[in-house]
Amino acid sequence: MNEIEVRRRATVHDVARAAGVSLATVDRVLNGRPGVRPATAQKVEAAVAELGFHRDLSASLLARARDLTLVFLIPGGSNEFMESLADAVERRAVTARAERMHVEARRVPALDPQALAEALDGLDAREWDCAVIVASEDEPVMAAVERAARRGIDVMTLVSDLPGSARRQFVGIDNVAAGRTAASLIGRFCPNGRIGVIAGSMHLRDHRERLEGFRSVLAADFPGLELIDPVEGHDETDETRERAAALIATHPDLAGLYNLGAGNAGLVAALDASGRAAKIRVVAHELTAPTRAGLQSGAIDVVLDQNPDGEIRAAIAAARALALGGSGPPDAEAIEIGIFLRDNLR
Amino acid sequence: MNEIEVRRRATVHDVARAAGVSLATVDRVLNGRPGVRPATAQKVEAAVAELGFHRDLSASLLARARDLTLVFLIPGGSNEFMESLADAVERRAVTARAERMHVEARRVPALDPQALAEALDGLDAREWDCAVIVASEDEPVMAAVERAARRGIDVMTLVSDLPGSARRQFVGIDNVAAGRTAASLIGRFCPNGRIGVIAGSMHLRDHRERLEGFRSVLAADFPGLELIDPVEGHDETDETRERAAALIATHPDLAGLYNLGAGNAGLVAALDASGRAAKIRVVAHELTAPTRAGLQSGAIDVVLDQNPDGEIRAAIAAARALALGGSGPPDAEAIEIGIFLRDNLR
DNA sequence: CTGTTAGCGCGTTCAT
DNA sequence: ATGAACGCGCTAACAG
Repeated sequence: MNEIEVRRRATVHDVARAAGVSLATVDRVLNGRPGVRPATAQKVEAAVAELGFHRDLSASLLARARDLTLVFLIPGGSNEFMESLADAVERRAVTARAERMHVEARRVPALDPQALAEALDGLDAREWDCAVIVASEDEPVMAAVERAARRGIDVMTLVSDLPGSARRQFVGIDNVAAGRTAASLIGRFCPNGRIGVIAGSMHLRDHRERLEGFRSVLAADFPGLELIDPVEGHDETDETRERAAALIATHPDLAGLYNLGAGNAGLVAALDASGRAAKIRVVAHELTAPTRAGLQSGAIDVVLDQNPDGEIRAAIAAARALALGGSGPPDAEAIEIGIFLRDNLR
Repeated sequence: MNEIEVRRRATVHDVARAAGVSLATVDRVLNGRPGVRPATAQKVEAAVAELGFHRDLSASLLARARDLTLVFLIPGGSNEFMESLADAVERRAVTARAERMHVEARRVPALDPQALAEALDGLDAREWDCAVIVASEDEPVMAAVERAARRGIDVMTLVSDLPGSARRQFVGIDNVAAGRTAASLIGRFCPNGRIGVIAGSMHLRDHRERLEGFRSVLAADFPGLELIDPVEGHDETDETRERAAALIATHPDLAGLYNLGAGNAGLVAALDASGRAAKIRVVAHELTAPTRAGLQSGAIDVVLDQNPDGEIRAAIAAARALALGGSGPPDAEAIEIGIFLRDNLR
C-alpha cells in the first residue's frame, strides 16, 4: 500500500502532538509571533519538517476572518498599458474575493521615484499583506521597498524588476528575449535596409533590456540590416509621433521600426501620415487600443504582449504563495511573451 | 458609506435565517440533494438570489473532508503533445493538492472512440467530480459524455471540442484563428510559390478547424501562393516523415509547409534529409522536443503553441467553477495561441 | 421532510 | 511562556 496515497495531510494537531505542545504554541511558531522559548520553537520546527506539514491557506484565511490584502501601485499618466494593468486588477478582484483575497489598484505618478516611495511608506502593515509595484530602478524606491519589507509587507515587482532590492518576487516577461524576438521578426520580414528604434526611456530597466536583446540579434543574425541610433519618445503619444515622423522622413530607405515603449497612438499616426506604412515593417509592444487598430489597418505588423490579465493572475498566485511564508522564493510561473498578428488578436 | 464595501459576504446562516429554515435544508437545496419540499426549496432559492449568496468552495471542501477530484483522459500513443499535457497534469497535481483538489491523468488509446467511451463509463460518480477528455468527434463518445453527465460527473472537453454534447465546458484555443495565423505568417515569409499542408486526421475537429482558417486567409490575402491538397500523417512520426518527404520531392518550388498535426520529429527529419530546409518556411504546432529542436536548427520557423500548462491550469480552475454549481457555463479564461520563434523559446 | 449538532484546519482571545 | 476553547463557512450523521 502506498504511504503517500494513504497518508492524510498533516495538520496543526499532528504537529502539536509530535512536538508535545499545544495548538496555540504551534500557531505562534508558524506565524513567527513572540512568546515561545527557543527550545520549544525548535521542537515545533522539527515536527513540521518531519511531518512535511504545510499550512492550509484557505482554512487559515477562513479562521482569520479577514481577507488576504494585496495592493498594486501602478504608474498613472497616458500610458495605455498601465491602464490595462489596472483594469486587469479590477477584473480579477471579483474572482479573487471568492478566494478570500482583497486586491486593489492604485495609480501613482509615473517615473516619479519619490511619489512611489511615499506611496509604499504610506501602507499600513496591519492593513496590507502584500504590495506589487511597477518601478523604475531608482534609489528612493529601493529604500522604500526595504522599509516596507521590514514592516512585514511582502513587496513584489511587476513588469520591470528591481534586482538587489528587498522585493520577494518578480512577475513579468523576459525583456531581453522580447527584444531578441522583435529583431528576429523584423529580420525575417526585411531583406535589407535601415531599422529604427524608439524607446520610452533608458531609465527603465525593461526598456534597456529590450534594446539589448534587439541589438544583439540584429548584429549577429542580420548583417544586411543597419540599426539607426535609438530615439526616446518617453512613452508619450505626441513625442512618439514626432520621433517616428522624423525617422521616416530622414530615412527614405527605412525598412523597419521597433517601438519598444508605449505611445503607440503616435507611432500609428506618424506612419499613416507618411503614406509609407505599407512599406515599413513595424513591431510594437502591448496589445492596447492603438496597437490593435494598427494591426487591423496594417500599420503595425506584430505586437509583442505581456498579457496583463495573466500577469495579474500570476501576481495574485505569487502573493498567496508568499503568504504561506515559505523560506525561499516560490517558483513563479513564467509569463509568456505573446506575439500577435492581425489574425490572432484576442 | 458604500454598501458594497461594508456588507459582509452572505453565509449559509444568512440564507437560512432569511428563508426561515435550518442550515441542513439550505445545504440540501444548494447541493441538489433530495428531501426538500418544492415550496421550501423555492424560499431558499429566493433568499440565495436576494442575498447574492455564493458558496465558499474552500470551506465546502474543508467540511467535506474530501478533495475535489478531477481526472484527465488523455490519448496515448506517440503524440508528443499529449505526453506534455499529461506531464502538465502531474506538475499541477502538487499545487492543486494545496487547494484541496486531487487531479490525475490517465491515458486511453488514441483515436479510439470506444475505448474513450468505456473509460468514461468506468468512472464512479462517487469517486470523481469531474472528467476532462481530449476527444474525437464520434457518436460513442457523445453518448458516453451524456451518460457521465447524467450520473453527476461534470465533463469538460480539452484541446478539441464536442459542441452539441453534454460537456459543460471547453478549454482550448480557437483553432480557426490558429490556422489563420499560420497562413498569415507563411504569407509574409513567402513572396510566392506552393504551400504544402500536413494534417493528422480530418476526423479531428481541431485539425479541420485549423485547415479551414489556413485556407481562407491564404485564399483571401495571398493570391501569389498556391495551396497543395492536404495530406494526412495521422500524427505519427514515420508517416509524417514520408508525407513531408514526398511533398518536398514532388514540388521543387515548395516555398512553405504547414504541419497542423503532430509527428513533428518526422517532419524535421524529412526537411533535414532533403537539404532544402533553409529554403522552405515551416510552421508547426506545439512546443515539444522535436519542434524545439527544429526551431533551434532552423528547420522550423514558427511554432504555434497552446501552452499545456496554462491549459491544465485553466481546466482545473474551470472545474472549481463547475463545482460551485452555477447554472450557466462559467466564463472560461481564453487560452492564448502562443507563437514561438527560436528567440522566444520558453 | 426538516432541524440539531459535531467537526473539517486554523487563528485568536482569554486564562493559567 | 503555554494551553483550552470558541468560531470562521460549510457538510454530514443523526434525530425527530
